[in-house]
Amino acid sequence: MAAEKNTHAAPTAKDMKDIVALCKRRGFIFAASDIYGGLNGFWDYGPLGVELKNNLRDRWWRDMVVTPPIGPDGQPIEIVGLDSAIIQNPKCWEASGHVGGFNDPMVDCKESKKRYRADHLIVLSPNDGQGPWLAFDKEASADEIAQRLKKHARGRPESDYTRGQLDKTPVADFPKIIGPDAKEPGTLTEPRQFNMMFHSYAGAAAGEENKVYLRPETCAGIFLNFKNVLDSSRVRVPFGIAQIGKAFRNEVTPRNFIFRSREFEQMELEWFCHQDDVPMWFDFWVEQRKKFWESVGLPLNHLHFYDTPKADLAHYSARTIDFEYQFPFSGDGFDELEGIAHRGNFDLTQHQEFSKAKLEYMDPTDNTKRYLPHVIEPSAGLSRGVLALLCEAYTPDPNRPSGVYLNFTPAMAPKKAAILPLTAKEEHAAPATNLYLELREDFAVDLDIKQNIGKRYARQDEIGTPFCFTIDDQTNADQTVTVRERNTMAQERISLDKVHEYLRVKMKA
RNA sequence: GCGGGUGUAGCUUAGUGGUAAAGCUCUAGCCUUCCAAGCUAGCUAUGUGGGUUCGAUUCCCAUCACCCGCUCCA
Repeated sequence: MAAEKNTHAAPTAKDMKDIVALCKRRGFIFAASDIYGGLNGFWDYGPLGVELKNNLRDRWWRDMVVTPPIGPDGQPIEIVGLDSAIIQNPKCWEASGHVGGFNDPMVDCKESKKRYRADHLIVLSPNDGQGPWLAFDKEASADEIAQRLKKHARGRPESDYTRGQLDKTPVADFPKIIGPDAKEPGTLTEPRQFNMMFHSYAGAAAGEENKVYLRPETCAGIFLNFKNVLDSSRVRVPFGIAQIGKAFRNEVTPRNFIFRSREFEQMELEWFCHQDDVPMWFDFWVEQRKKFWESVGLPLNHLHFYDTPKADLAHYSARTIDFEYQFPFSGDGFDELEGIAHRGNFDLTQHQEFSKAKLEYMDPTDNTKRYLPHVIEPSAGLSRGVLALLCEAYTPDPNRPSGVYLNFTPAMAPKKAAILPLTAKEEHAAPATNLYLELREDFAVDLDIKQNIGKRYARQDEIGTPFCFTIDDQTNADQTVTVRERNTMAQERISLDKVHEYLRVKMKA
């Protein structure tokens, strides 16, 4: 065994450093703008990465839109697809709460290194203009305020001060202010906007009136098209609208490879149903989504299902379950892969109010019944799913030349099989090429002729190709080939004319 | 955004105030009947920008990217 000659240090455990290196070395994922030094929070998918991502995306689309699951009543449910624009009318984001609601100015304290929302701080300014100003959290107790007045103002009574809000205080006065956790005045920076959404300007003339936003989530486009879909598709409640696409967030700190990036891809379903049926459908979708992740290669015991406590729920949500995966960087914890949320009818209500469009659904069996359907939203990260598949598949194995292999399911593997003539001689290369041309009609396969067979097996192990078909002298004698299985490295001979069927069966398994 | 660390070829490492070395990968050829084998040849690097200096990969500053910890993650 030549493992000790392998220069790609044979890892013994799943380590992000090794996974990132493999992704770059074999062409799964590169830093965006690599030759310019990269760009924080952006990543490019290489030749194999795009195949892997497409496989996951296509499976989701097939499971949702092409062959949606059978519902609790034994009948197939209805889901239709959508591909809405990344940029929508900015009012959309006012209705959703993304503009105005969440982009509060923040101040940093240079001394305590803490960050505060400017509108959460109150400021006491001395009426006689003498001495420092004091900033507090607006929740600060009378005791705390008295304590700090004692410390910084020799116990002057609060009545000597005027109470104001930090975000209403002129920046020119900031040098006099002692921050909530500071000892010296003048440590607070001026309030800054932290824009979670990327913005741009639609049209050549850039002006605030042309300001538009790149969507921070794909679901909004679904709500905006709720009525269009109803009016054009003959769907009836309960039904779903599915969408896959890019979303953009100005995350404060992109981290952990592609896990938290500023441009990413989501797979979202909005399931519209009657309020009374929410509990049934919620449970239904939790089960369906579990089956999905299991079927693409994430064992359920590697996932964690977090039922968000009521107190932590977003204001519009009655229940949320996060599907979390134990990534190598998660430590003993887990990080979110998908969230299933009951959003009530918050979104349709908001968009109906802001757009003035009538979005109510009329019960087709009783046209006196009109209502805004409730929504259950299974929202999965496609980019995060790709990362989870990579991390799950990454398998160090000191007993093979590559030192590591990617244990993708055949259906997710970027390459399903490699066709390898044992030597580059014509009597091997020619039949191999014929087999390759036949198989590529139905499968993503590689033909690799150059170099010795061991190197080629090793390469395929590293990119997670589940099967290698090898053509040798015996192939020409009896029309059989060797199948080499990735995980076991075991070989068997099968008939050349059975190869296509062999692969077809394995893809379904 | 803060603090700490790192940055030499695709990877792993070496080295020096005087113009960068090696192994593996990769490419081409030869050879090879099953696991990175052998022979020959070849491509490829001091993250970026300044400064000091006759000369900087080396020293200094800034910046960018990545890693760890905090913060953030509606």
